[in-house]
Amino acid sequence: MHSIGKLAKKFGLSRSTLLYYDSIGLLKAEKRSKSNYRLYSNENVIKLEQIVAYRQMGIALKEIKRILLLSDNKVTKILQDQLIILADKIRTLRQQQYTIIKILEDNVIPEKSGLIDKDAWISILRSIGLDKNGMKMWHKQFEKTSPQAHHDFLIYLGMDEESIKRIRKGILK
Amino acid sequence: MHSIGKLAKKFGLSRSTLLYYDSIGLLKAEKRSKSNYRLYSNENVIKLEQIVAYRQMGIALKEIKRILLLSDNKVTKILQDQLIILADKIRTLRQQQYTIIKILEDNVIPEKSGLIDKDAWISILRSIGLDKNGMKMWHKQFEKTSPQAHHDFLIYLGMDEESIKRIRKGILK
DNA sequence: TTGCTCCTCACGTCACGTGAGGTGGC
DNA sequence: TTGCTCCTCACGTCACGTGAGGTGGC
Repeated sequence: MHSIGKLAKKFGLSRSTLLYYDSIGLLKAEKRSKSNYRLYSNENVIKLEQIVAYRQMGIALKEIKRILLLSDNKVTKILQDQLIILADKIRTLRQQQYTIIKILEDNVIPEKSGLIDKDAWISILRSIGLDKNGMKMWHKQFEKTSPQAHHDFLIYLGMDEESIKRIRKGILK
Repeated sequence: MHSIGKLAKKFGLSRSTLLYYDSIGLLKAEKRSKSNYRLYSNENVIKLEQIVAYRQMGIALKEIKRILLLSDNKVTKILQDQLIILADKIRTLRQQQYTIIKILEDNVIPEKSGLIDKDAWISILRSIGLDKNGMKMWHKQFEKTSPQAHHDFLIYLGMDEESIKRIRKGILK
């Protein structure tokens, strides 16, 4: 039997999280002590492990509550759906990134002391997690959605037509 | 001068959205008619255009309220920060996807009539937006984070060692 | 008179965090 | 007695959506 504080620490959760799970009926303590403290059983611990696991998959608590009652093959279906939901969210965020990038491009200035110079721009792209391969992907997307803007942008970066050709070709193949 | 309904339709927003923006002081109607209807001016329209644009970048309304008072170069800084915030969110979602994929793998069965067969699996990956190039990326990530599991997974898919070698090599170079 | 648009509360959503005020255990 | 853990409300967060009940305009 664990108290709420011990259980929280064991799982790296806050006590208010467990109080909340209790309040919505997701995880009720097995019993109470004579002084009304919550007492969590080993079964409670196992259930919490599952809850935490599903949370790691970005599944809503209401859904988790239902899932815990289902058979494995039904859960499989739900996880597949969740993959798609996550993909949609990622698409939305990617779209927001592109929107911002398009605005920032206008502030990239090749030689002069503009708001952003080429090196700064590269380091920005790097900082959002675009490594060598990610940049490739990014150029590819850019080329696909707006090839003319992509071309103009590479010129902004101070590249000569020869290098630009190489990049655009490398992307397309 | 536009009424709240007209303005909402013009921007594809709901009326309650505009009411909300009014209530938080983000966009107050310039004046009221004698019957207390909100009347939006052309300046209001321009401001709303900006609000909508920033919203498209995933920026919080509170932040938008501040941004509208700033000079361009300060906004540039904020947009760069926003890029990173978005990248963090994407990373979180990607992580959740990998967590799910690792669970689902256990249900992929090569020849027998398992929960998921190879073709179903491919179509799942396709449905979450992984096209030819995306799958390459996915294999790459997989190979990077857990090469052994990647190898095992390809065997699950019923591939022979020769093909597996090719895939893994292609990813690494 | 009938519809339509508008108005102002006020509550619900999601997953908690943060007090406030009070009580039991070592 | 002092700290510590625990308890139960209750309000705040984010960006609205959804009534409820009422009033002006064509």
